[in-house]
Amino acid sequence: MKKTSISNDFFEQVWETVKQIPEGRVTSYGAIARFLGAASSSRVVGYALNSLGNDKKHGVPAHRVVNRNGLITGKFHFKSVSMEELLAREGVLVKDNKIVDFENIFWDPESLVK
DNA sequence: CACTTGACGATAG
DNA sequence: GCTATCGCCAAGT
Repeated sequence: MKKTSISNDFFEQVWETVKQIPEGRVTSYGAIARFLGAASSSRVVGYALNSLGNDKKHGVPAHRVVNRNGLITGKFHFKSVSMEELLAREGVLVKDNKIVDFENIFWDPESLVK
């Protein structure tokens, strides 16, 4: 049975959205939050990813989600893999914990409906 | 139940 | 352009 936790549903939506991020693309917490209708809850989006268990076994490429500045803030939360490595493997160049050409490879969840 | 912390964002100075 | 502060929401202590 599902509890009356409203956040549980919100978290799930965040994971689903992140899973839809195409390879070689990145997005921001605020973009996802706004897409889900929680524009002011960008922090909760990052919180949702953290609730996953800081691992990707759930299938959510959290390394593709960065802050609005294109800066990788959550790399510290990764276990043994560097986000730069994962991103570089996808074709995304990272310099000094920051996404290169972030605006160029930025992906908006709005593209799903568009 | 109150205070603090946190994978953010926007605005002000 | 960079730094400082507030706002927002949820979870942990």
